[in-house]
Amino acid sequence: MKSSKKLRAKIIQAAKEVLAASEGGKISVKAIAKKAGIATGTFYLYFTNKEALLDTVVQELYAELLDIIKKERAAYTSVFDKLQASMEVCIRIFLKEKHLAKILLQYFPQITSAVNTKFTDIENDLIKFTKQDLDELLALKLIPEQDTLVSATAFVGTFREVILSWLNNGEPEDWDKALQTLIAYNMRGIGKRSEDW
Amino acid sequence: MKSSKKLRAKIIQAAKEVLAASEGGKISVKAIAKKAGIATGTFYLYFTNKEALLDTVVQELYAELLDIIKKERAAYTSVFDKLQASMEVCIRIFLKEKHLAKILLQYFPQITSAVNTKFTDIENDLIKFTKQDLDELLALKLIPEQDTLVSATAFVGTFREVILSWLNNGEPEDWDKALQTLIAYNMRGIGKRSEDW
DNA sequence: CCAAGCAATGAACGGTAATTCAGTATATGG
DNA sequence: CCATATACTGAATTACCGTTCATTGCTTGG
Repeated sequence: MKSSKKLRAKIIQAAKEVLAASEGGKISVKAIAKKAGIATGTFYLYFTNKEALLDTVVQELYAELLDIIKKERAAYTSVFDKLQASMEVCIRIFLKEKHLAKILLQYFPQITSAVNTKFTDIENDLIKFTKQDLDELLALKLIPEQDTLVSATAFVGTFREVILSWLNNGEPEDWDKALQTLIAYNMRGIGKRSEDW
Repeated sequence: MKSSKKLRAKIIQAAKEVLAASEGGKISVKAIAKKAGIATGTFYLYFTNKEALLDTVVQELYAELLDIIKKERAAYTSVFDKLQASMEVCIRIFLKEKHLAKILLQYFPQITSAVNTKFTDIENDLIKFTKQDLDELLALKLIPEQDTLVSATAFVGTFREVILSWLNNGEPEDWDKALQTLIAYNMRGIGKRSEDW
């Protein structure tokens, strides 16, 4: 009982490592158990089944991500600045923690889409948060009339695609320019007037 | 031997249908064989394995898509118009042929990512084509200095995300506005000057 | 020091799905 | 009408995986 929490955490950590290493996000309970240094049966003393573990892993990773973003946003007051800060920290985190990016952006849609909808929920969450920002900007007439849900979806989509492409095809040579391009793309995309920035 | 080509085509067609119908892109050789009206063993007289079939299916679907886009683009001379035509026809096709969208955007990344990289290749293709357009526009100074590879990636990403979201969460109520928003997002994103359109 | 209780084990079970192959049907050409 | 080749069949084989559970090892309170 003393080691209960610790072992649980170890299993979660092992799962993250196995996931990050495995091609295509394939993952087996046996592999996780091996990585965690336990027997397969032991796994079921800590999780009711494989899906419960995967749920936990996404929840954790997602919570970490959201937490970082929220903290970063808190430092700014203008919605444009908040958005820009979200973008920058998002890229920074995903490229520093590549395993996180691979798991959240690439593997989990595959892993969870069949049974539960957790991942879709997460993407939808991010989109919803972005939409709130856009609605606020729209209300202030700082961006032109638009379907803010579509814009928010497009916004999130650029990150998914760009970060995944960096993960799969290597990062850009001119990193500064790439980052600037991506941010500018979305700022222009939502319709921020250039005299404002 | 007479029926060889025909039966092969029939199997491919059956696979498309099974894929389109199945939730989550799960697909079994047995199901394909049943749909095609053959025994499971017969399948292996026409394809070396399941993966070979799936490769063929993506290749075919992708070729169809590209073909449609190319034909549409041919009707215009301005690169902006070509881009816009690509966007419109892409959305139109994907929403008319939802099974195609589901297969290309949702299922295949899951199905094929383990072994081959065909799907990533396909996305890269689309990005490359878009990049060519952007390079042309950049050379003509019609868009501002930017990392065109990043922009092209972002461009493609907006479509993936938006179309998938429409497939999963339902289409927008105000369809016109949504379409207009998406196109405007990308036109502004790449930096098309508003006095030009 | 022992026994009861708890944690951990990993072989075994049940299920699913890809692939094979010995056998069957069908067509062909002499 | 037979012999041969070719196409097809689907049950059996193989492989893998999630989950269970009878057994084993370990700890601890009396």
